[in-house]
Amino acid sequence: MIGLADCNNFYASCERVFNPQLRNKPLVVLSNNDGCVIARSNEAKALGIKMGEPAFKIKALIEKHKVNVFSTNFALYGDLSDRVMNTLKSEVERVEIYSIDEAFLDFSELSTTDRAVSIKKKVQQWTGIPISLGIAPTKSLAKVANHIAKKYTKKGVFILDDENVIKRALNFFPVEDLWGVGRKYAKRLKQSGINTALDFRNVDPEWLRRNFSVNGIRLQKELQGEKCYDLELNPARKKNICTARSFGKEIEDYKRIKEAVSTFANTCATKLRKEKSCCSKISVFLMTNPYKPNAKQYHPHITLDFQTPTNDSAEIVSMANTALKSIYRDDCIYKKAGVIVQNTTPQEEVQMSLFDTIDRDKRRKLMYSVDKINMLMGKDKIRLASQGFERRWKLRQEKLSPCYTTRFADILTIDI
DNA sequence: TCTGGGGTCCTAGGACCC
DNA sequence: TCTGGGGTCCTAGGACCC
Repeated sequence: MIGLADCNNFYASCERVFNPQLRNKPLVVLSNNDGCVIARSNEAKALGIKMGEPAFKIKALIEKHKVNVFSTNFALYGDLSDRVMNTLKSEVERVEIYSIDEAFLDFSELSTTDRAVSIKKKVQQWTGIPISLGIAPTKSLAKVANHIAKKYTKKGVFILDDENVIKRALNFFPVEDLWGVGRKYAKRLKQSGINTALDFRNVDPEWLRRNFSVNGIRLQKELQGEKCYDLELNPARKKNICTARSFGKEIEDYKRIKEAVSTFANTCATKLRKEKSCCSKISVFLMTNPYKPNAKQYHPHITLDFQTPTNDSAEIVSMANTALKSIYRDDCIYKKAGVIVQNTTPQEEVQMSLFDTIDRDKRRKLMYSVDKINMLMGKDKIRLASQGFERRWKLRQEKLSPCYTTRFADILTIDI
């Protein structure tokens, strides 16, 4: 049996942990630049605030109901996520961390409601984060069980183990809520009269393969109780790493774009070194504001190759700037830019080039020192000059909560 | 005024090899 | 009359996930 632990309204719950006044009150967390709603407390959901809704469109609603609004605080969410995962690991030997707020658990030994409830309680008590726990024979069914646990049970725990129970659950489970069925697939399924998860389970496999590729078949088998996705305990090395941002204010001049692209490229390089990977390709893209139909639209991108795979900041930033130069046009106003490094290989397996002129050993030591200092003193304390110093392109984050657990200055003081 | 960011997998088609 | 058979690699596009 496989368990799926899923944090309830995770980001919203994180904001509440150290600020109990927010309990039972509507609360939303906004995306970068305070753009869209990306997390909602149950009270906020009840007000009809939708996932992904732009903040400016619900301004009146927020004011009327005194909804508490927060900018994303990834330092806080990341740290609380680690705490939740570590607590789960203290109870279950094999844990697959699937996302910032979800983990698959090996429940093959003991899958009782009592055990599930006690794990849920422990996480709540140790971290302050409420979770739901679904248990079933496959990952896809565990997803269904978790859905049911969250929506329809008081305990927040649900086990799908009996064929009759599974059939009944799937019969009332909307097909669009299945794991792996997105908006497009849902539409096509419904047009063919497949409305529930049970319909999906019973559909002709050949038709399924034709229309929904091999993934459709896998999902169907998983719903029938046949495992197609195992617990993955060793996270795979990333194949692509992307750093992209919308700007707080639109940018017109080359210098600022260059500073932003340099910074994104440097972040990619830092992430690569953290993964102990090198990349052999880099893409840079720019975007004008698509919500301004009257403005000139331009969404260029370009990919360049490195002769020798690298994770050296100077090399990657320099290549990013070469790429930028070739796509930049000065008659456009830019809203977003990004850098993607691709084709990664483990850094110990890099194929050297005969004609390489860089002293890689020396550079590796330099990068090691830079990373170490930045870790101690704060991000980008040491940076390349092309990253600039003003950071005029930076994000808008007007409602940022304190980093209660990761910054000394933000630690709570409590009157007793 | 104002609309996020970071990933993966699968498939078809083109180019190429012997 | 008639024009092989068996592969790999790469890329773009489309779908999905959180």
